[in-house]
Amino acid sequence: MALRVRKSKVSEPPPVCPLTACMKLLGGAWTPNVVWYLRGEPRRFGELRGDIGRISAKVLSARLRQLQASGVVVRNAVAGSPPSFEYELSELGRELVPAIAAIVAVGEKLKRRAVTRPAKAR
Amino acid sequence: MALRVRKSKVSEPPPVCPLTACMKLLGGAWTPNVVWYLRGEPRRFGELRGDIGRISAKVLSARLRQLQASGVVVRNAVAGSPPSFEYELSELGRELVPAIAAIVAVGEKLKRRAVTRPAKAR
DNA sequence: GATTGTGGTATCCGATCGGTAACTGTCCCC
DNA sequence: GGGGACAGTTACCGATCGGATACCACAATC
Repeated sequence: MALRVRKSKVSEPPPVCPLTACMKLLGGAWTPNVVWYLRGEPRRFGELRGDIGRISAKVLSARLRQLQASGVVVRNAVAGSPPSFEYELSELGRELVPAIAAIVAVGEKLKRRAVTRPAKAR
Repeated sequence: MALRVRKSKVSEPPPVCPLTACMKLLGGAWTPNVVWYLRGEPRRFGELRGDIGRISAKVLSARLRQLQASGVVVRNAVAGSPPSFEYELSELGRELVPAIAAIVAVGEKLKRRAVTRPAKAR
C-alpha cells in the first residue's frame, strides 16, 4: 500500500514532468473506468465490481485506494447494520470526467475514420 | 428497504468498453509526452528524443509506431540528402491535446488542493 | 573503403502490473 | 451455531512493460 516510487537504476533527479505525474492519476488498468462509473451517483464496492465487469477485486481495491489518495475519490461510510461504504468522485474528480470523455471522443473518431479511411500504408 | 439495493446500473452497459480501448491510445509510458511534444511543429526522431529527455529509443520508436497505427501521428519523409522523417499529429491527434491538457489541469488542481485542503478524515 | 551521423530495430533482463485464488471478519438468516 | 453474502486484503504467479545495450541501414564525408 506504500506508494511505489519509480526507482530507476540511473538514479536520475526527478524530471518533474507534469504530464507524467498527472497521467498517473489515470494510469492504472481500470482507472478511467472506475472514474467513469462513479460519475453518477455514489457506488459501493460490489456495485462497482458489477458495473465494470471483469475487474478483479484486488485491482478495484487498489484503484479505489489510489484514487482516494490522490483526492479524486472519497469514501463514505454508510451507517447501517452491515456497515458499508460508498465511493464517489470529489469535486475535482468530477472535472476529470469531461477530460476522459474527450479522449474517448477522439478515440471514437479515430476508430470511425480508420474504417472509412483505411490509410493503412505502412 | 433494509439495504439500498441499487441494481440500476449507470444505464451504460458498454459492449466493448470504449474507455479501455481508447485509453490504449495514451496508455504507454511516454505516450502523452510524445503527443505533447508534437503539438507544435513536426519533429524528427532525434529531436523528440532530446525533447522528452529520458525516453529510450526503443520506447520512443514503439510509441511512434503505435501512434501511427492508431492514426494519431503521421510520419512524413523529408526529402533531402540524408533522408529523414518528421512526425506530426494528425488532425484527430491534435484533438487529443486539449484532452491531455484537461487532465493535467485537474492534476494540478488536485495537487494544489491537497496542499491547501487536507483530505478530510474518513 | 572506412568513418560518422541519423534513424531506427532486436535482444536481453529485471521491475511492475494485473489476475486468480485463498483468506479474514462481520452481519444476516435459517 | 453454521452457512452464505459482503467488503475487502494478501500471497503468489505469469504476462507485460520499459530500460540499456548492441546492432543494422544508408548517405555523405574523409
